[in-house]
Amino acid sequence: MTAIGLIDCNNFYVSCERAFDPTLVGVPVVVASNNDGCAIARSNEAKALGVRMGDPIHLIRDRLEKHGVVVRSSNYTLYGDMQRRVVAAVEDFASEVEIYSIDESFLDLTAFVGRDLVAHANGMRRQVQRWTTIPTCVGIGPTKTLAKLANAAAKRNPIFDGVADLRDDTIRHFVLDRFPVNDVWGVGRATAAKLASLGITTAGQLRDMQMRQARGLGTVVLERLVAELRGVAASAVEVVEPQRKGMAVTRSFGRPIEDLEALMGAVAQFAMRAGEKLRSHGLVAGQLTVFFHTNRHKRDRPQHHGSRRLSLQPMTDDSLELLAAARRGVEAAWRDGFAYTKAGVMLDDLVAAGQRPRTLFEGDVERRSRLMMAMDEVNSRFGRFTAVPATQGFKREWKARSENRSPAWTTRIGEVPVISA
DNA sequence: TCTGGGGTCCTAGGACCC
DNA sequence: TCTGGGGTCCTAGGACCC
Repeated sequence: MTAIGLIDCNNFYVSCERAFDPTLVGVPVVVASNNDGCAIARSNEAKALGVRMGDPIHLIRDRLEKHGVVVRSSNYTLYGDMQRRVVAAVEDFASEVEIYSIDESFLDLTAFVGRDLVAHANGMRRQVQRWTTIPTCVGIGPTKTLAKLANAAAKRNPIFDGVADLRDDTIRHFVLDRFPVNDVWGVGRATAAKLASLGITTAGQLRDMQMRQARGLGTVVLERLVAELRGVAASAVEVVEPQRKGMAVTRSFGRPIEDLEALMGAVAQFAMRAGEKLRSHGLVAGQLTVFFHTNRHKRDRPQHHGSRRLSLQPMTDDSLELLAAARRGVEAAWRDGFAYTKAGVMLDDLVAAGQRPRTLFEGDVERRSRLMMAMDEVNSRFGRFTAVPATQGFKREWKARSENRSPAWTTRIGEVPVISA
């Protein structure tokens, strides 16, 4: 019998902040999204105060201050590094590890089914805690969907003490019959509403739904989900990272942009960053989309969404080519008289650089590629934005707010914590 | 004043072809 | 006057995830 585990870090971003700043332990903490816009991680204390996922910080500011909630800007360099350490701590406890998101991994535990899997999972949790201080919960089940559900059960019900194993029929039925269907992995708002109209409100009812009806209501996606709830695996733990299909660099601005030149500067930076990302993954892109839009939350203000898709021929990872394409797109889509609050550059049709189809007229690709390598080197050694094209400029006055960012404790030598005697 | 960023998958429908 | 049947490919948009 296959056993799949899901290990998930509790309040991951908050726990990362706490790992290096013990004054945050025991007090309510919220980590804000880019631009200090929304709450994207909350400590248990903050959850208890009613702070919800995605709450706009500026709308709940009063409540945060009244209760002394500490707000931290997000620090993805730190979180990425902590993730690497968590995965390293987990590896001894599973034959396969699939990193699912920054704070969750699926584990193939089939090789350990002879043992007490709950004790095994607890050993893993202790190892993660020792190596990183991060608290975790583990769910175990015969399929990924059930492992996810088990994990959620382990988190919300103290009876499980951090580890829920749903391989046992009786326990599984008990939990599924009480589990809200809208909290099932893969059931979002739209699907939940349709299910509710059929009287389906629990995971147990969804499991017992007719397959054909599930397909009719939510396509093959929902049909597979029902199968997984029944213990029939529709997807396995995948170790090899799938070839990525697209990538994006998008940002909201700290304040609105109204002139073309400033927008160009921002978009130039996104294009350059996109090129860096592309090269670091060893990929080339065949298509670039650039977009910019006004604040859609302000219904009473004039709205505009500009966007252009351009094909890149030959396919490229050259930042200056991306930049040129992005500029053409912005010029074509630009309209005066709007206050733009967000823009981005997206790349599609990604292929490994080695498999890039050749074209007849290519120019000196070799030389340009050496230039890109030199630029990446300069920017990694002397800091991002050391070598930039003129369009990008150095002003970056649209830059996002990030007022309470913690230091790069683990990844920048000048910012490692110092312990004085 | 202030509402994130980055992904995946699926389907319907249009364009095009024979 | 008559107005098929089937196939592929591409794209936009919806839904979902963390």
